[in-house]
Amino acid sequence: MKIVFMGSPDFAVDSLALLHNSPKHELIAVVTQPDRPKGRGQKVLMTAVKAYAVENNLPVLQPVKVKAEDFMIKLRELAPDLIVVAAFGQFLPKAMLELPRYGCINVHASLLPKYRGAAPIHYAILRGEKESGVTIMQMDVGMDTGAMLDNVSVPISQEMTMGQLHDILKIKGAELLLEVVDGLEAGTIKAVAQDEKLATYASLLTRDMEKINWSLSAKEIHDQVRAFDPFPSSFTKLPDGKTLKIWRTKISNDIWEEKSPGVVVAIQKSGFVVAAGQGFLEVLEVQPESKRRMPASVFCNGRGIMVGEKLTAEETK
RNA sequence: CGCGGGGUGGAGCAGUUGGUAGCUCGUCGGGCUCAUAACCCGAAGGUCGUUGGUGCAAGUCCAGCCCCCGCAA
Repeated sequence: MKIVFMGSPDFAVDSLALLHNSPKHELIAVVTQPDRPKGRGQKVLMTAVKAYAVENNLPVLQPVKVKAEDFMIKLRELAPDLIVVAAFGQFLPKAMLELPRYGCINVHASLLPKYRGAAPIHYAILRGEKESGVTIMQMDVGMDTGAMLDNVSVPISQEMTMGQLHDILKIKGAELLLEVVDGLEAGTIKAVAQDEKLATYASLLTRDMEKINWSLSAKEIHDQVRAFDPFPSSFTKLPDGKTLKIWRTKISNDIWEEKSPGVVVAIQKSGFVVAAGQGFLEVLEVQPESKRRMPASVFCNGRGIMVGEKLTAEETK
């Protein structure tokens, strides 16, 4: 099958790689987002997908907008049998969806119809889900609303981080993708419409969501911390106004004197304990401004934090 | 050339208006204890990122370079 692949971040690379290594399929083009100035120092970086494509001598296309007419012309010339999309970052117009014989299929990191949208992996953990997965769907004009072709589920443990789930799903997703592509060709795949009544959305994450609201329950905060590890991270503010990222926590089994949310109630060997709106949270790993991640116990040794101090989301100024 | 914060004994930090270095933890030895990750006593361990400069004298001032990190994108 002649395939055009569209994707950008690391999540998409495994899918691309499996298709690339499959003798049954021919990758006739890899489409990814243009190189853009990114990160500290505004260095121009390429996407993970482009890096893979370049390394493997695959033809790369980087349209600013796939909707642009010249790109459509280019695509018609390529005449793909199928377009595979994985975390690409642009919407495809109707004409493009209908261009390939088998249409366009998408690798989505959730069990649709739950968590349609941009940040499905984050949301699965943020909402304390016990399982998530990957769904391969036939794309239509809506956002992740197309008919489902197949899916695979994976359990989420109480301690699993977004990064860990991401790494599992990108591999599971790639494997499933290959099965689906083969199935499409063999005609053994049956599309199933999504139940609109069950649909939920994983909207884009905002800076505001990264602040820890200590009046939530210890469980909710714990889930948030896991959901934002390693990106974009959860943070709180120290009494001096400095930012402290919280990387790893544990819901405390011990009973402490009730304090208002955000107050440090104890310093332990493993770190420090903070009062939440409901329950207590042991903070195990943190990252002060300008520093790397460090065990909370190490943070306590150096800069230190004292019982009675209050953590807050407010900017102290 | 987007903004900014850092690089001090194994780890994390402090170090005042420049006068050769301190704290918490760890490590090693000893003691206490039924016992201990707890407590007590003692010890080892630092060319203060790097190069050069100005001083009688620099971790502490100036310049360049290397590395790390936060924000913003």
